[in-house]
Amino acid sequence: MAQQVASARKRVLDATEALKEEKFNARRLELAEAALETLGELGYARTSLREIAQNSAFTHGVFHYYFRDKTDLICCCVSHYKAKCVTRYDQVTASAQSREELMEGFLAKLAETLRKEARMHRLWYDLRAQALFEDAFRKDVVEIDKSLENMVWRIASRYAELGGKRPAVSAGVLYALFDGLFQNALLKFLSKDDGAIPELLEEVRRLLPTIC
Amino acid sequence: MAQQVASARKRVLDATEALKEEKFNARRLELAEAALETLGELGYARTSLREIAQNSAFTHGVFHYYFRDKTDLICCCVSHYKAKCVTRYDQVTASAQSREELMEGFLAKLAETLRKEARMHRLWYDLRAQALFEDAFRKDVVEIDKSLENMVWRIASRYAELGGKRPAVSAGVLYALFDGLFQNALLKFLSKDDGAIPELLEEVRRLLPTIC
DNA sequence: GGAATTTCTTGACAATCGTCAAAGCAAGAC
DNA sequence: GTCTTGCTTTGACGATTGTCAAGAAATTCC
Repeated sequence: MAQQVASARKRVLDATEALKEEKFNARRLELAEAALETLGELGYARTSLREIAQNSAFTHGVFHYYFRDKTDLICCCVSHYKAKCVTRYDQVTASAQSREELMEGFLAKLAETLRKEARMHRLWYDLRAQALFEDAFRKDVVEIDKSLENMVWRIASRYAELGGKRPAVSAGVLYALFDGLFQNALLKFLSKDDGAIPELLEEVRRLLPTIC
Repeated sequence: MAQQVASARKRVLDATEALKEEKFNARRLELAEAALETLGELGYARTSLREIAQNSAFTHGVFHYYFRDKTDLICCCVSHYKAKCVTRYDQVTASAQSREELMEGFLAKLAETLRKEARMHRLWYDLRAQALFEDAFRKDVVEIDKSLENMVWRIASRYAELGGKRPAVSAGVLYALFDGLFQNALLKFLSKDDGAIPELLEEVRRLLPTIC
């Protein structure tokens, strides 16, 4: 009887504990989301915690309450960004009934993400470069890289499948190719080169059928 | 007569002027070379002028005498780095008499540069990412990117030529592909992944003949 | 409703940043 | 020789950085 009471109390404690943690994590994500705004605008090198705080509804102290240090915050940002990123093309892949439909859906999404989320993408390339210098970022970056590779692979293999074929290259090669093309297009796009997006689309439109 | 004397003096002045400038530029390159050491070690975000000076034989004031500001220094570093970079494979390309010889020469150089100059390469990726945020870097970065694309193209088209073929893809696609692969391998290499180099070589060895 | 705990604000800290100016130094011009 | 000129060192400046601690405010608990 006394044991039952004790274990019940323990369960309640655990539950509230879990609730606390959930709330804590939710707040972290809120802060990370706010931080991403400034990071996308200024880049890793020029972003300070105070600047992040000023461009948000929070004070700079809050960030130190929820994050061990600056690196911890950035890592959280990167991880959070990832989750939104990797499912971007899944609906297109799932709903497309023909090669043409998949191709057009993919290209449309590609153009949209490049146009509307250029800042997030340049932040990603920035942080990936930082991972070349700082161990702390490496684990998350490698993980995201892998997720993106899988994302590209899902599109490509589905595209091949719709044509009764199989991709002619490995997932790694395919990702390297698309990542390189996208990175290049991003730089051109940010340089106000209006041809950036059309040229990328044209390139992909020509390339994909020859590989898959 | 007086005119002749005047013009002679002018010529001398011009000559010494040009000499001064040449000396000035030589010094700039010396400083840039020294700066590249620290930049390659720490990355753009963590490198200050004082740190650069401390890791070199110069005082921090000298850098301000030879460079307008930090950006000017970095730009000079990038440009200088480029010159050393883009001719890396030219000898291999010129001397190879067969596809096999070119392939092996290329792969050997590729492995060597990844192993020995990993720091310079990660700096390049870092600075290219910075160009996504800062206009000042963009011009130089785009130029280097183009040079690297041409470099890759020279190798590939020569390789194809030796087989009586032509590359199946454009220079831009080819560069995107190799750049993506290299970048990925670099991250793995810096993460102490011993498989990074062999896997890159294997990938390229398999890939190149199918494209060119 | 009061006590305890969590969350947030604020201000201060030591360190470091880019920049600049004054003074010292060497070397070539005359 | 002196003098000018260009090169270098040094130290100081204001601003900004990450971090932390003390206390206010809000929330939760009994």
